[in-house]
Amino acid sequence: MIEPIEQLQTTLKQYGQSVTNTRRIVFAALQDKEPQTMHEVVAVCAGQADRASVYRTIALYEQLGIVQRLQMGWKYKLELSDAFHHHHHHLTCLKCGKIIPLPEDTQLEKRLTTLAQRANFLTQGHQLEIQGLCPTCQ
Amino acid sequence: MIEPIEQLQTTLKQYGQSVTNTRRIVFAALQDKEPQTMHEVVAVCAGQADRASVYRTIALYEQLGIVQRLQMGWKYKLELSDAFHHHHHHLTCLKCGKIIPLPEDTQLEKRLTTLAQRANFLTQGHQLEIQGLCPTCQ
DNA sequence: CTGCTTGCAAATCTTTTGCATTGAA
DNA sequence: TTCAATGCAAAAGATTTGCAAGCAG
Repeated sequence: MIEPIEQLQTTLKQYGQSVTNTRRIVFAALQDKEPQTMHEVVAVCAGQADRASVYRTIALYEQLGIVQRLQMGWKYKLELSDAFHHHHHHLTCLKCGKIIPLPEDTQLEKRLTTLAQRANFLTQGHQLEIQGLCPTCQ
Repeated sequence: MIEPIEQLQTTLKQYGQSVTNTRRIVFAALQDKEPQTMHEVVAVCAGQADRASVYRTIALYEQLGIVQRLQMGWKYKLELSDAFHHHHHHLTCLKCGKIIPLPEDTQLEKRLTTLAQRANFLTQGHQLEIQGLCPTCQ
């Protein structure tokens, strides 16, 4: 298995981007974590990377498809994207705020593709959030 | 057919909220429009309602389920919610930023319900955004 | 009347930018 | 060596709040 950090380097090089320490730090801050707010990522990187650099790096990562933003109610959170995880969606509990990953579902994905095609739309990605109550909070 | 503005009044009263002029103005600003940014809504209401009031009203409307926020990439937009429109999702063009409404699809909705149930999750709503290129921009 | 709403101005919070310096290739 | 990336500080934008005055019920 390839180390994710190596995959990051490969991806950066592939796009002609430098592999810098700051970028490794931001990547590490996101790895193996629940989706985080920008505020949290900045906090995790505190002392290692400047706030502005975190913003710049996240913006770059989004363009390169390394990171994706998720809407959690009013705010957004950040997580590594499908290439570094698995493609998936989330259930958000309106009461406790917990985020539960939803396993990939072929039938759902196919349906989405069909619908987009019908509108002559060239799909590049999608995002789904289901809000409700988790088993514990019901 | 009931006038949407009456439906607004009914909904407000139902929750014990006052029907004020400012609230009518903000509602009107959203009616029969493509989803708008907060900035746009504030602009449309300029001279009629203060920025702070627009924010306060939108926040109220969201709680009451009158308005819903849509994530369009990094930013969000606002539109009247399903009770005042039809339940639907959107296609967002990554190039020109156009937002195309996707017709309601029973098959999709059913699938979402099934998946949530499997996770013992009590669904209260969901939001879907498909990103890609519109016919014109391809 | 009475309490909820509003406008206004100021405070906060979030995100972006300019620029001199540092570091990757 | 050379240009992109970074830190720092400051600017810009977005959202929220306190408070006196105005309006709905």
